[in-house]
Amino acid sequence: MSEAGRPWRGGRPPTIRDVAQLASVAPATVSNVLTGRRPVAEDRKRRVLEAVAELGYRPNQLAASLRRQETRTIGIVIPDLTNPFFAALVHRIEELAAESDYQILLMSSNEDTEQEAQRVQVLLGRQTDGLIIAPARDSVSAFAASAADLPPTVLVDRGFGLAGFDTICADNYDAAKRGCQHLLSLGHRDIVLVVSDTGLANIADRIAGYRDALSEAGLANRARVVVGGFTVDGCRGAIEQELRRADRPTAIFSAAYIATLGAIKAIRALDLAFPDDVSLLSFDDSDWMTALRPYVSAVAQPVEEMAAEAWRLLKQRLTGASVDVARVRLPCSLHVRESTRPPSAARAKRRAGSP
Amino acid sequence: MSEAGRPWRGGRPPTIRDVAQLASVAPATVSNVLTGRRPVAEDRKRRVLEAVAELGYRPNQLAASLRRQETRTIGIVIPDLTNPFFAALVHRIEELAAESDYQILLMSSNEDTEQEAQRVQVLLGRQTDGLIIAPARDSVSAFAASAADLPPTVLVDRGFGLAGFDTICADNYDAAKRGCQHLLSLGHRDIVLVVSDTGLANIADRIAGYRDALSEAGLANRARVVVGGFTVDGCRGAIEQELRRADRPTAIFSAAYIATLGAIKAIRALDLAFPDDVSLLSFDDSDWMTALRPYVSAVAQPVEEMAAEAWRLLKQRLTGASVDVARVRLPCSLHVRESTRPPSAARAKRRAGSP
DNA sequence: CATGATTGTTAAAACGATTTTCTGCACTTG
DNA sequence: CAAGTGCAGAAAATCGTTTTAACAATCATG
Repeated sequence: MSEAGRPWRGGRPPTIRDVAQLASVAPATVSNVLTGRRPVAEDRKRRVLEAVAELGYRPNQLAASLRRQETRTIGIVIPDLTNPFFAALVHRIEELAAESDYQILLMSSNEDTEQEAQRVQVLLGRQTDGLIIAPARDSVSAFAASAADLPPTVLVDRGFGLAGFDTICADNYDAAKRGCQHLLSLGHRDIVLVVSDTGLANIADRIAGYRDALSEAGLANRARVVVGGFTVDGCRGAIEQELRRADRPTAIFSAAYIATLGAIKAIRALDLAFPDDVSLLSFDDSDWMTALRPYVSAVAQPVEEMAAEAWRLLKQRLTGASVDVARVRLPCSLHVRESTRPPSAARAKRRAGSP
Repeated sequence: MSEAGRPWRGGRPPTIRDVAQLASVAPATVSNVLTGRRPVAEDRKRRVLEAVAELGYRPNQLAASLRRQETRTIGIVIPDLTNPFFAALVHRIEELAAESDYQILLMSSNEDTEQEAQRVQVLLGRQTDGLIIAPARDSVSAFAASAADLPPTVLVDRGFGLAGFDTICADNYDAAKRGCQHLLSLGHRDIVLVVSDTGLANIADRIAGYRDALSEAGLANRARVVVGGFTVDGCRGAIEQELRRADRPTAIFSAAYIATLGAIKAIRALDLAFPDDVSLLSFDDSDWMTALRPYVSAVAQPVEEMAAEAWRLLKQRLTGASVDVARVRLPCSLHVRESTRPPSAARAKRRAGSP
């Protein structure tokens, strides 16, 4: 009943042999018609195409991949899809890959190196032609014995500069530095930087940019970095603690999406307001930044460009070009909005009020 | 150079024959050791495992899949990964699938039926064992001639009740109704519903719930539904237009994530505030709802449960159980926060002010 | 007109696993 | 002791393509 209209014998999908038989040609001819690798006479070509249409034949890519030694599949491993940054990254890569007839196998490492390694192994078994990884940690050993064990692989966001890999990241150092300088130029002297974790190179870069900006302003000793972990509540707690201190910072620079969310919640929980009580600068932009009541100033990572570059580099290697290992650092943009203001007035106002 | 340590001949990965040869057994024996389908004597088993370790052998899943007629891959097609709802859905499904050793091929339809159909065809060619689709439209014909052409497939979020498919959705009707009743109970009489599109069943359900709530309150003629499209700016524009009217609504019920963002931006653009000038109720919850200055009241879809149910149903079919077609409607939860308040005071206040 | 090049076609050999079938051996059992 | 019963191992078939190699037929060329 359920397969009316499809004249399949035995209910199984038609194979190239079925098509060949119906069109009275050899399987190889069907293949040649469909792939166009070798010329086929007009009348036979027509017969084949008719048979294909009649049977509803669809080539089994598994078999084709096995024979061709190419799957046109790339594996993507990211730490967390619920992070909009990674969602946007994957979205764009998928889009670009599809344009070139590549599909993606998506896996999450959940910020865990063991899961990451395991997922990469799975992808290797699946014969993916290439890999795009946003590593959970900055060492290769986490997911492979060495670069030589992997198909063409590009690393995004983290693991910048790892030997043997094309790597791409936002210019975290410069972005953090400029962000911090922006705050300094407004007159802030007590700027706390909130990060999720200190073990990652991209975050380390942000910390470095922040510190250098302070140093260059002669305020090296004022640097204060707070670690909040990978959860909103963790960040919120850490920030609340900072905000409760007597020498409360006049500005918060949240160096990650999660941290920004935590910061906003912390500020609100203590019944404070930005930019009146504290200025707030976010690393990672989103639609919400211009939806919140005072617009949130933010450093925007060039997600689209990172995705585009990742795909470009990977495709280059997939098509065999033996190019040098690439290290691409893409510039971020600073969007000054309303959440960053000079501290003085607010500070004075606050001092007169609650503890 | 690059393959030091790996004694592969010719630089190509070792096959089961290589392992068999090194262990002096037949390929079948290696397979039996690795899959455990048939018993193998202890000493041989040890020899095989040693050979596997020495060569760094990793079975080629392509070949295995071809022979087994099972890929342990499921295809997921969603309209838009940058929508946090879908990102969360995919994230959870991936997690669950991985636990059962299934991988996912992810594709975006970009809310376009043509792309959707094309992607589904690709997935069919790839021999995915199952499909999870959040259809761009509510008709099957959009992505397949009929359900019979597809492997086990479950539809999520949209296309509820389509013949031949397991379908899952949030109880959109009930949720919208309850949301609207909440607003009514606060005293609102001019409630505008903002939707992205009217052509989708899930949205139609929300509209119906909204209308019925109004009807039951004897306010059928006060229903006002605004269509904003799939972009934030589209929704914002549509809402701004509503807010500029003389008989401006006292409450906005944004029936989608995008619409909520648009609503907040629109309210802000006109220099209004919620809940003072208009109450705001959002369909779709997110961390941001409790980060915004007045917390945003929201109807939360049970994303995790939808993902879990989708996977449960699919897996059931994958393991052969021939069960009846399931239609699962999962309850939403209403989170009353600060953005919904009685209208009277605000209304009066506003009337005295600007036009 | 014989020879060589070209063209289109197909049979057969891959691709790398799993599964089926067959074989030889040890062990029961009547 | 002959016949039946497991059992473990290996050879061979299989999955559905693509590619190689062999082959015929057509056409040009000296």
